[in-house]
Amino acid sequence: MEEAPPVNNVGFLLAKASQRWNERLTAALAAAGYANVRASYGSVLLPLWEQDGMRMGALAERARLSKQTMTTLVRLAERDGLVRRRTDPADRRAARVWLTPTAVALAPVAAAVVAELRREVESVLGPRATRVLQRALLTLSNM
Amino acid sequence: MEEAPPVNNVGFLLAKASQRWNERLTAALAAAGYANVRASYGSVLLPLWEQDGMRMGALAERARLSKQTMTTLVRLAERDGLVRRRTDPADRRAARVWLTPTAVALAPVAAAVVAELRREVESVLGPRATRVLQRALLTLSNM
DNA sequence: CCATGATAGTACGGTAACAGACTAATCTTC
DNA sequence: GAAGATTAGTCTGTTACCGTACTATCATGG
Repeated sequence: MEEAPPVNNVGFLLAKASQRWNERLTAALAAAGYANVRASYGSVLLPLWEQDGMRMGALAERARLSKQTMTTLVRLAERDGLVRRRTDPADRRAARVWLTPTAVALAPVAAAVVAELRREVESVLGPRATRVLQRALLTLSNM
Repeated sequence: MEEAPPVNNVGFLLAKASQRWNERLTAALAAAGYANVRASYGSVLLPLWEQDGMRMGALAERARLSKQTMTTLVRLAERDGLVRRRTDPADRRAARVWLTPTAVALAPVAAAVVAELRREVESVLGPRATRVLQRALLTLSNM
């Protein structure tokens, strides 16, 4: 019996590689004791770790996601105890998002987990190809 | 006022590059007169163009998708007039998926569109980086 | 043959993303 | 200071993916 030859085009590989990265990231966070932290929460947490209390719209722009998507992401992250939303008293249309202590404690853990994943990638691809990959993805994502 | 520095890690870039590729693919297909063909249908159509009448499970395996996902993809592709499902008379549990004439006619168009996209990528990254990218993605997707 | 187990596919519910339409609040302009 | 325009965010519905649980059919041992 034959194995079917794998599909091979760039679009397919991009999708699968992205999927695989997220799976591994989620698994590593779970192994580090944060089973309720999903890869997608990075789009909320990374900006907030730099500057807490950002608005929904600023978060969305930063992560290049639509505001609708950010609405649901923040809802889930809040449900999982990582952030809280509060209306900005200075502009009552706006909602500001604040990290919980759990999320603050997570920051160094997440950094270590991502660094380790990155190292794994580098050890498989080699440093040169990893650099090329990074630059290529940056270019493609802005194409 | 400052532009926020873009997020930069490999996982994020993989997601965005994948997203961007799919957007461009969908747009190019629409421009070629196939506005109802989504990028995701590739997972159904590519295998069938090689061998028509495959089973749901074989399609799923080939595209590395779950059978549930294939069920919904085929439902949508059928709604959009690209495939038909028929129960296999030899094994009435199984469903075989058949291309419509529209989908058969699409094959060379899709090949041209993908080739053009691929050329665009190559012209931006250069042939060397494109090759490195391709190999790197293949490796990552199997990690 | 028929009970029992294996296989093919679907149903349901959840996460992750978008577009389009909407509400509420703020700003602008007269 | 109120009418109109803009802005911030949410609601609804769709696509795209998964895991778990289920149904229907087939295969096999006794």
